[in-house]
Amino acid sequence: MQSIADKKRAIFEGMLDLIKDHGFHGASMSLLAKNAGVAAGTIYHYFESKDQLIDELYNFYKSKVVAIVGAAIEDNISCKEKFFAIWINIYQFYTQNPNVLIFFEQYNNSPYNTNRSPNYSKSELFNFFQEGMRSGQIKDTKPEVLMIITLGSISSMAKLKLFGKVALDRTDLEQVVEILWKGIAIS
Amino acid sequence: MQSIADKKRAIFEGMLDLIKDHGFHGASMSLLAKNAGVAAGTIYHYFESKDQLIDELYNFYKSKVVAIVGAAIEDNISCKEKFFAIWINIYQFYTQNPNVLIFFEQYNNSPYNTNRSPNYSKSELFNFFQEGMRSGQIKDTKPEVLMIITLGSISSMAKLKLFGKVALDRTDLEQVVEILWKGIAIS
Amino acid sequence: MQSIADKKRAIFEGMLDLIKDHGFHGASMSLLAKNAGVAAGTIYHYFESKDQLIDELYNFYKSKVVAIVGAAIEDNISCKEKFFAIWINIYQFYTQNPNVLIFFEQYNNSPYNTNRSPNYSKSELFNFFQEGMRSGQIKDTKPEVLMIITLGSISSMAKLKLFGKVALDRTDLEQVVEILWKGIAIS
Amino acid sequence: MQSIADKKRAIFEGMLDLIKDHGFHGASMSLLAKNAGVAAGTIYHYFESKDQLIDELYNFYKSKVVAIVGAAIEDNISCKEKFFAIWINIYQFYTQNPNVLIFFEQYNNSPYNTNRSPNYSKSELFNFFQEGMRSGQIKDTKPEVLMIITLGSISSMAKLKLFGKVALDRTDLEQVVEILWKGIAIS
DNA sequence: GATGAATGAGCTTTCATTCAT
DNA sequence: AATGAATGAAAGCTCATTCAT
Repeated sequence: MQSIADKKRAIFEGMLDLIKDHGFHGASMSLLAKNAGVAAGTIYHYFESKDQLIDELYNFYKSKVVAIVGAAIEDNISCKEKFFAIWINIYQFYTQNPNVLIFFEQYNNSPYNTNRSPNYSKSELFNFFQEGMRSGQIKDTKPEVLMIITLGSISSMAKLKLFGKVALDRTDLEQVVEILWKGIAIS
Repeated sequence: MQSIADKKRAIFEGMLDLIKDHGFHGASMSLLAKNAGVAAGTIYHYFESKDQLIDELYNFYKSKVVAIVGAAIEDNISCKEKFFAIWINIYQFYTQNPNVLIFFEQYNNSPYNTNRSPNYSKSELFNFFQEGMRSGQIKDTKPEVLMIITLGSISSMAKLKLFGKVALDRTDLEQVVEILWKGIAIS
Repeated sequence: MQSIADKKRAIFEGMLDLIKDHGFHGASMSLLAKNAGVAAGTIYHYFESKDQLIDELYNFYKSKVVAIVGAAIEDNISCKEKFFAIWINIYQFYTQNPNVLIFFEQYNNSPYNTNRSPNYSKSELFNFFQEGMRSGQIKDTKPEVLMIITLGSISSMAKLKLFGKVALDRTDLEQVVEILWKGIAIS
Repeated sequence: MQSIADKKRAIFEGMLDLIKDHGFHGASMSLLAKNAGVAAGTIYHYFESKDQLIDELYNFYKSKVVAIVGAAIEDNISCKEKFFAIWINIYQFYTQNPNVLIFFEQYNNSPYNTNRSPNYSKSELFNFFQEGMRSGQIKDTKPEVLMIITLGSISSMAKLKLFGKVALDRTDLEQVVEILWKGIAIS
């Protein structure tokens, strides 16, 4: 017997799989029903519409990334170490959950993403960079810029790892984070 | 009176507009017909299918970006200047052609993009980075990594400019390119 | 309330009607939907495609004709009587189901009929003629030839009855079967 | 330089080919244009519409069959010999022009054939049978019946020859005609 | 709560036909 | 006379969503 949470999770993961294999376009509700092991109508007990399902899906996994950032920041480590932890941990999350990465990338650039200009300043990552500038460890820059450069580099590297023919090892990753840190830190 | 090239261009631009507003999914052939000012059937004189149209669209604009890189590399300027030229010029192309940027982002993460792991090493940008390493101006790194970090940062910044609530001026851009250059160059 | 079998039957009969009136070409799925009293999409719950629907339709009615042959052959009657029973009973089936006859004729000569050279020798009619030759009642001939001559004469006469301006009565039919029997039987 | 007749002939033959390979349905005007080596619009200089083209095509080849019958009847030979000549000559025409046979079969059972109940009594074949009865050589039967039995057997045998896996030689044919003649003749 | 048959608007694509050149 | 680009209605089919069971 499945709990409600189990069924929602089955639907979430079925959708993620479908989007990876067939894209947003090809991820139809009837295919999802088959993939998640429920009837088509059942999905509508848990979600109002396909749009709402996708939005919830996005928020669900987005919050996991936010949690990774939060955990790194709260650690009692140096600013540089925090930056490294954020980068590496999100990278690992993406490479361990490729479906999520692919979904994020499609979502961000789709019309589902009605909020293309999020309020960056409310995020913990924003605060992290701002704090780094205040404490003189990071160059004075617009925090939004550092945010998207950082997050963008993580996604790019994860995609290179997942789909590229290039072999990436721990050294390559650290090199990239070094490059970024060297660029943004006050030496 | 329109020439054949004009009609193809009208279809290309109509499709670009549609994808921006409605996404791949919502960019239907009948909407395209209306948008491009032709009959539905006419589109099929110029393109075999929707898929083929989208592929041609991609190749058409991709070649423009490739040309920008090529022009910068052939200039008789320093390695650093070339890097700056590449970055700024592509950035300008994207901000002046937001439709193209949005289309690229959607295409890259869609099932249309059957070639998720392109042969990076055949590109001029790859050669540029490789040459920079050989001549001792750029740190020894996997060129693929530098490529996607560079290209990713351009797209991210262009999207921030286009959709973000943040005002970006020339200084902000140069700051970003400086960050990258400082990270990858041998000082 | 209709059962599944009822709905499939409604679709079958709607298609038969349509093909009679408009031919294969004019028997569109949307017309069929209207004719069968279902929505267009519903048809695709029961049949994978128009092609598959037509194939099933063919097999469904073909098996009825096969059953008529089988019943006549299993009867404990003489060879001549069997021949007469087969001829008359199929003839009656066709004249009572003109839609089926017209459909058969169109199907047989259309590209749907991928099997223009069926394996005659596996049919009961083939065995009937072969047995007749072995027992010395029917002239030594290629059984395939007798089959198509027999079946062809039935269809032709049924069409003459249905569409011809000629009135055909029981005597006319028996005359035709006599002609055939006299030709093929050993006197 | 092609004459008008040449171009019409090219269109006729192109259509025949197309119908053989793709059926009525798949024989589109644009395919025909390619197949006949003319522009789509050109076909409409020679024929008012697709329907009219198909009707002309039918009448053109129908008249050839009528001519075969006429030639046999006018020969100074016996009634039986005439019957044999008609049968064999039409059979040969069909086996030498399989496209025409396939076209006839499709046409006859399609909605193009608006005249499903032709006025048999005006045909020379009708007269031939009627004359045979009057002169006491053929059993008293409805001539229409003899006509369709005869013509039907020719088509059937030609199709068996063309598509069947059965090898048919001269003896097999003569056997069939014998069967028919034995059935209809007064012995 | 769960089902899946049913819906019908909308999708991509084709086609007979037209008409400016 | 000949062309073939252009048309737009209509084709086969899919899909998010509903609802009687």
